[in-house]
Amino acid sequence: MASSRDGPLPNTDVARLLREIGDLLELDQANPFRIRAYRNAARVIDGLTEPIAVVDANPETLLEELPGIGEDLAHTIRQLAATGGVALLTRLRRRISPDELELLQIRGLGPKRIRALKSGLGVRSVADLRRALEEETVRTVPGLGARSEAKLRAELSARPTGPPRMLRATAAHYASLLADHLRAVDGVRQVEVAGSFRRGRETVGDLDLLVSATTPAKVIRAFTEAQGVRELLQQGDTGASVRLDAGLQVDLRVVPAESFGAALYYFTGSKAHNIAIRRLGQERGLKINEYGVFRGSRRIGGRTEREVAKAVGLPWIPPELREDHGEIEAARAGTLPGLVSIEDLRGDLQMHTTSSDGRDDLETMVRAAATKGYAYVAITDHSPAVRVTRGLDAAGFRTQGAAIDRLNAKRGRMRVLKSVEVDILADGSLDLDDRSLARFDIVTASIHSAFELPADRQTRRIVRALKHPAVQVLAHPTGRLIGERGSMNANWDQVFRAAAEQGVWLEVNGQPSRLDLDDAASRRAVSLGVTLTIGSDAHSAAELDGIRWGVDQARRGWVSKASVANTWPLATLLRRRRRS
DNA sequence: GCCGTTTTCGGCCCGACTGTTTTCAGTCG
Repeated sequence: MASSRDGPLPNTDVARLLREIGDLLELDQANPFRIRAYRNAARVIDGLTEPIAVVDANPETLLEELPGIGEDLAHTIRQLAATGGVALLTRLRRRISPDELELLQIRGLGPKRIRALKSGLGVRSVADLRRALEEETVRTVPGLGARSEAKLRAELSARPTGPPRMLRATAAHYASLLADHLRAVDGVRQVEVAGSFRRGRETVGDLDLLVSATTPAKVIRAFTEAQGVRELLQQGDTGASVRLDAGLQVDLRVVPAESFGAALYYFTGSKAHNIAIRRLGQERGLKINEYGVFRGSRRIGGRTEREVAKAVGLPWIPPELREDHGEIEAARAGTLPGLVSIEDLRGDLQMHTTSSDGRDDLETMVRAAATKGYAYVAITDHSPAVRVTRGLDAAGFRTQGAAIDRLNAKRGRMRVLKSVEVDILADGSLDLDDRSLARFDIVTASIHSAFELPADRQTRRIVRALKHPAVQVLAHPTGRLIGERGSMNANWDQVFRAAAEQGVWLEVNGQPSRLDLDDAASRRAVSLGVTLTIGSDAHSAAELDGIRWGVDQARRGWVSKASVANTWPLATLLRRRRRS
């Protein structure tokens, strides 16, 4: 991983190496708190909105000043950022192979059992484990038996390539089916989907359902017997876990109403946020668990999340912020952002019609958008260069423009903006001539090719496009597709600064597999003075609602209403364009 | 490894479930 490179390692890579050290230390059965310290540091680094070197250059924000980072970790982080390696990591990698790390990903295997398998059977990789399972020798290892062997076998056959994370929008479908199913059960009072789903993470590893009910047994039975349940993983008096046919694991927990808020807080996470909250409780002589807030044995709160927060002297913190990325400090200081919400949106600035790769025609899209109560929408069909989308040429856009004029003449309430998603070519020039571009109300530009350019060329390409006077929005700026393609290599700080300087707005694309900019990039961009837009990028009328996935991602990025151009009234939007 | 209205050592969030154990360890969230 650490190879010859120029410039410091990006924060995400430093965080990854810190996590690797944590995992290796765990396999090495190091002090659990030492392990936690490395993982905590990884999270803190992930939460930084500026490159490590920038933070560290400011005497006020030296690494040592960050929560949970002391002298040792600060040195380690500096060295990792500068060189991509550190002696501890090298030493650990020599002792423990990457294959062994993979074993840690298997559910049911922790450091103790991995060590037992290694010393007892010589298991040093997933492949070794498969062999041992076939030979039925796992049961001979002390502490493991035939049941454990069977569970491991099921675990490996169910997920041959490791635990998949499912797109949040896909998981939402199963979540709402199950939640509705449970709401219909006798004695059920409240049902919430908690976990990373509630925090708005772009992908989820499992679903956490929380129910308050008078008769847990009934709820648990209804859950384990629900349609689409493939396998019962575990079951107790207060909950159960199942795997769905779709492969998704779902955990159910049933609590009494007086514990619902505490349980919701607890099962929403993140784990790091909860630990921080519990520590605050501890400082006040309180014990906080999923059943409530306790002083001694006396319950002093827990019916609502607000009661939990109040017990530790904090206002309620939106779930999207609960990552221990500074939200607790902000809550304490009274500086939590007022997050943008779906109700704030007055328009949608990115959607397609049958004129390019959309599945519904202009009239259908406009009619559907009008039912959302929008004051304006922009129709952004593709330009010709994106071949697969059958983009429009200059003449095609003129025809479409005339059709939009006719629609605007008919409909008084919602303004349809003439727009385009014009392709940015490999050299940073645009796929339509300047005269054509000048005719649009608003021009969105984006990249659909040459994702693999070296960082410096990619940066120059994007910045050149941003400097084109016609360009108002840069759509899905990094080009990532979740689980398929990473962000383009570019100097994103430089891109964000150029966008801020030029007055170009950066999109948070609502497509469930894009969500681009993502949460961290949105936060960073806004901190550098960038204005965002949130767009559905709908390719059908039904997909217009997908804008909410973009809103949730922006909320995770601490984005407030004022930073999102399509929360503004139409007049403001038009006035704040670059060339108005 | 971090940290201090338990300050430089001795703590570090808290509980559920499973399996193998004869009283609890390991794992997970």
